[in-house]
Amino acid sequence: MDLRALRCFVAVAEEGHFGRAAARLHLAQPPLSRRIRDLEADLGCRLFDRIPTGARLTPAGEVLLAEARDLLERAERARERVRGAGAGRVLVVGVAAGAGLDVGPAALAALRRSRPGLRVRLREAPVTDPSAGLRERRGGTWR
Amino acid sequence: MDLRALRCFVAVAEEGHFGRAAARLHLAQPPLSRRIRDLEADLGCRLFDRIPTGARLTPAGEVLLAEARDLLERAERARERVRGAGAGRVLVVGVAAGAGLDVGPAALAALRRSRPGLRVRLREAPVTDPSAGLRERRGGTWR
DNA sequence: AGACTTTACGTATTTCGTAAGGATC
DNA sequence: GATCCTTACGAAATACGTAAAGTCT
Repeated sequence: MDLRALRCFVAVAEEGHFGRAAARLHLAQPPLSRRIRDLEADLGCRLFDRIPTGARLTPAGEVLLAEARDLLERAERARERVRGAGAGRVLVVGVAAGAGLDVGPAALAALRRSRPGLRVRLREAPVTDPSAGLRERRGGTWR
Repeated sequence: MDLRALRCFVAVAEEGHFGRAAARLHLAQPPLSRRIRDLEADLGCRLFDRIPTGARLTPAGEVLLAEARDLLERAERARERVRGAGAGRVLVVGVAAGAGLDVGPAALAALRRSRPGLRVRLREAPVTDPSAGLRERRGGTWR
């Protein structure tokens, strides 16, 4: 059971229609249909009754709708809580005074990609002191 | 954020070691490392401090550990509730007449373990008709 | 016929495992 | 040197989109 599958399921349940749900998910209908089918196989019971005008929840589907909404909401809140707790670490980058803080955006992007969550701060520094006032690194930590 | 990623994260957090966590997940270390990396990128903050003996949770990681355990447990309970609501369904297994209903007990046990609540019924069937008398599927429903 | 979902199939993306690369003790 | 984790890269599995098929009103 996957959160993506649950998002698809909720969309179909709320729209009552595979086509509209697919559009809302920016997805084509066939992949959506397969996802629901796989979810049904995974759970071992059908979730929708396919009716001419679209799809209607089965009793099991009603149960899953409530559970799925709860799970998705909790997942989103968990994200925010973790992000809130993740503040605090800052990497100070010294930039030569003459460069005018024109550090390559590509370099910054690559750095953030390799160190997710890192907060980068720029600090101007004289060319004669590239350390920008930082101390030495000893024993694996900056002091 | 994906439940699979959370499972990987919990394994690493509990083992404190990427290698052991990978073994527990039946996965090689590099894919596990990438999953954690992607999860950190997704959440926007680091979850582990990589130390010589393995990995240690950051404060953000501690928060996520609690959230992830909660989410995974709720997801599992949601599964069972939905399956419970989906009861009333019976899987009929056709067995070749000559086999004397001596279907592998291990196979049945594995089936019931993977699909709790599923009702399995055995039906003897001639080898010439492996469908065991079941009808065709038309229009999305068995008749 | 009209509206809807499902199956078929070729393609693109993602994910995995093995091997090489750094880093720390 | 030993023990970790990470990056690189080729291969397998997965997911997607278009097109054709099937079902029901």
